Amino acid sequence: MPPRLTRKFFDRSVHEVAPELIGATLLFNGAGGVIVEVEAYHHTDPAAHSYRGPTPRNAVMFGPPGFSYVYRSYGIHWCLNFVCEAEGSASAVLIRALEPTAGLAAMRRRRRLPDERALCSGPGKLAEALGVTIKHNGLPLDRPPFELRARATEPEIVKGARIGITKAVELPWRYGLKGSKFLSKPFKA
DNA sequence: TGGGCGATTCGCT
DNA sequence: GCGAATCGCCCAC
Repeated sequence: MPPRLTRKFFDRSVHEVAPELIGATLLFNGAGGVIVEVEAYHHTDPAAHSYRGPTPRNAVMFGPPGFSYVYRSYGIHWCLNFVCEAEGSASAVLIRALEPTAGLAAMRRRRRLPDERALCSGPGKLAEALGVTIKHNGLPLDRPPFELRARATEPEIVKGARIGITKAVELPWRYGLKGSKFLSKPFKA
């Protein structure tokens, strides 16, 4: 079994960490799978929640790397991020999609959906499938309920523009596993 | 296959 | 008050 990712893994540039998360395994209370899609957000980036400085919501982003940042999206969904870089840099990786490999029954129950491809193919779906909510904001990523494993081999990675944002739309900071059927949306060829 | 839209909460202006 | 790092449903093509 590949080694667990330590908090030190996240103590690097978000642009280094984000593509390296593709192919890694994310489990939450034993449910989850292989990370196939992420996006990088840095606080010099107008699309980032940390862009305008610290607030109660984004406080975790300004703390040390290797912790979870969870926020509510569109008043309905929860989205899971991993804080990166040195303390205060306020950067994070949004986890957007998984290929489900563990805890399938629990995830299907939470999602109330039979289709495996729709279980974790988007940030809101993923959080619902794993049972992640605001209660899990600010938790260390190297301890339960999180279990993160490094990828065994280096996968083929595609990159492109991020999804669902209105600022800095051109920055190619979305990363995906090439050819995966579990992406939230295909990457433009 | 893809575009339009409503749902629903809350941080920030 | 506005609008958002989304999703699922409905409709047209």
